[in-house]
Amino acid sequence: MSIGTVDRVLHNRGEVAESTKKKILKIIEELDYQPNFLASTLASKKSAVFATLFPEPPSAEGYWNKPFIGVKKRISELKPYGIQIEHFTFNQPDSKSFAAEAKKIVELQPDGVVLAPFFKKESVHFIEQLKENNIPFVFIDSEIKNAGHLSYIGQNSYQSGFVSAKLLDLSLRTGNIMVIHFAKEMDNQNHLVQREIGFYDWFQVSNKEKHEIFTTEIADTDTDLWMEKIKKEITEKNIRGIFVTNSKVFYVGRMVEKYGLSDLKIIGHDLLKENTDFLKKGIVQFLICQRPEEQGYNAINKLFRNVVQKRKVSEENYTSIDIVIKENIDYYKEFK
Amino acid sequence: MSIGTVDRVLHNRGEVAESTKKKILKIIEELDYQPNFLASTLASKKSAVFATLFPEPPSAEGYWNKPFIGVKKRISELKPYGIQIEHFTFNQPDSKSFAAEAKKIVELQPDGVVLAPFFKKESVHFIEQLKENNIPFVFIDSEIKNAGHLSYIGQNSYQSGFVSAKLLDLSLRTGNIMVIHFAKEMDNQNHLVQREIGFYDWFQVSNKEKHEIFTTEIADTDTDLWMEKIKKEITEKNIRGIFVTNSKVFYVGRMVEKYGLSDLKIIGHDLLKENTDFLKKGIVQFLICQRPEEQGYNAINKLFRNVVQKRKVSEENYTSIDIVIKENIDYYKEFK
DNA sequence: CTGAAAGCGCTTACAG
DNA sequence: CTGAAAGCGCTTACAG
Repeated sequence: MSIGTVDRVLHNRGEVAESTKKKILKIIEELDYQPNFLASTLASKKSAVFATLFPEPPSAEGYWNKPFIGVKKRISELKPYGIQIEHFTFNQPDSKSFAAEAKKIVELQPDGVVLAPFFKKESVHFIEQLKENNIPFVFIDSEIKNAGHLSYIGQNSYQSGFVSAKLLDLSLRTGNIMVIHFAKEMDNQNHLVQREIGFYDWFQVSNKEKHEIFTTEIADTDTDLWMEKIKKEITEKNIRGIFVTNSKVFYVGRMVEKYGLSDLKIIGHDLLKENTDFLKKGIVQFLICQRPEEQGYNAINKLFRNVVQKRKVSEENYTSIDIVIKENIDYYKEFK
Repeated sequence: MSIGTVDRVLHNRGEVAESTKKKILKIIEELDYQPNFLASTLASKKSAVFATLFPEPPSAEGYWNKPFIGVKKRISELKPYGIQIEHFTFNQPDSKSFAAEAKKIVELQPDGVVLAPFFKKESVHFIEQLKENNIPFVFIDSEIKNAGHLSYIGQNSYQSGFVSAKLLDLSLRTGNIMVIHFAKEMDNQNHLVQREIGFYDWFQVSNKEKHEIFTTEIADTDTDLWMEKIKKEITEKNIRGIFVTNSKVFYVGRMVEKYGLSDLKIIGHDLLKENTDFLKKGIVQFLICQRPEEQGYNAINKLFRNVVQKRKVSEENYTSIDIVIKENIDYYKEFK
């Protein structure tokens, strides 16, 4: 039995007689042999290529820069392994651009993919092709169930709505509540809906009937027209609490400043610069945060461990639902 | 110029003529040479030994198991580097046992140390010796300022008290507040004091004078005698909120159950099993958490990056001040 | 189907 | 002070 033969059974490369294979397997077992992956990666000069498919952030302050910061961090740590990253982005409201970028990725034939499955139909089509090509993929941010993904990394959106409800109730003596979706194409943004359902359910379960809850969708924020409407509703409906289901709570902050509104308790998501500014000013009371940098970092790590190190990885990876207030914000900002 | 000579200047091992050294350095510069640490660690079969010095947890559920879980996690990930870990523990109230274990560590001459500097005087003496022997060390949990440590990993205790105050105030319409230290030898447990100061300061700064605050120290919990006393005070002083400065809030939970007290808002620290049970029952409202497993993990990682990989590491590493409630607890429990 | 050899990018004695 | 050689634990052609 030479070292070459052993290597062949170790990696199932065939060309080994069944009898010797058995013999070798037995010895491996007895010795509890653990391959040294330093030596392994050094010798096999093959380097993996990973592709990411995220929404294009509208600016350098946009949410979707954050997961990519984590991606780059892990890639740079993995430098000696020579892993390449190819980053693809699509226009957030445009499912065609998603499909177009997905196609490019299939053509590239990478060794692994991280994607935010924003558009259900297009995502399903994409991952069918990935599966045909035996390319493992990780979902980030939101999830398609039973899709054959290697892993999902993101928040449990329903539970996050639950948390928001609890916090708003805690802060509110009286008055009603408005839930605001700043979004187009709500059908596809399933996690916003999940947050809303969780929010309503908490009040249901807790049997707190002192607040009435209204939901509004705002698709167009190009002008300030929506502000007029919302402001009117706030007065008419005696709104004292506002829950914004995504990272756009800064719009509400701007409205509050514009009209000099007071006595509102406001809760939103994600530590965008403008959001944290409003938190520090005391205009926004709570931000729910999901550590997006960590999500990007972990997604790459999953691929690395699976593709390069051939290890098993866990499928569900819910990130924590962090409650951020003025008093603890400073310990959430930096990603190291 | 042979590869051996190049290696000598790369690692400052001397025995190189000044002129050739300069020449080599110049070429390294031009090529932007980056050593391949896979090859490096593979070839140099030296393995580091790290030592940890933590308090002995009273049981398998004790707080100090958690940092050690993180330590073991990182060590196991670093297995190919062959890093050894030697774990030392001292009895929490006994400074002599701390000193004795510290002495053992100095005799061991490890390549790096992680310690919880519980006893100021003994810790200072210990780190003097570490410095003499050129052994880098990382503080965990609490910190001695300007001690020449490689890094500190833990919470900003003052700020954490601030957060607790804010949350308790949010939950409390009326009534007074009791701060409880379950601790012996308070002088040495500086972070408990810091939390208390932060707690008081928040009420000061926020100018909320609706609650009066009382502080109590409970050194002896071997019997339930303290419960009588506290229960009496709660009634006499109209206490509606309780802040426990460390992980022992389960004692208060037990008291609440024993006497069937109600209408108390209680906040404590750390996700011990018994604490999270009380949180889920609704007896404790908030737990402030500091990700102790992550602290252990990161402490070893700092040593690894500095000692093995010879990289610079950042000195201050405040962990986040996590606000844990019934609704988000499930996403804080597992450490992966 | 099997084995011997070269090489991955470094480190470590050792001869000169 | 300098260079040539062996070796770390693996992978990868290639000869048989």
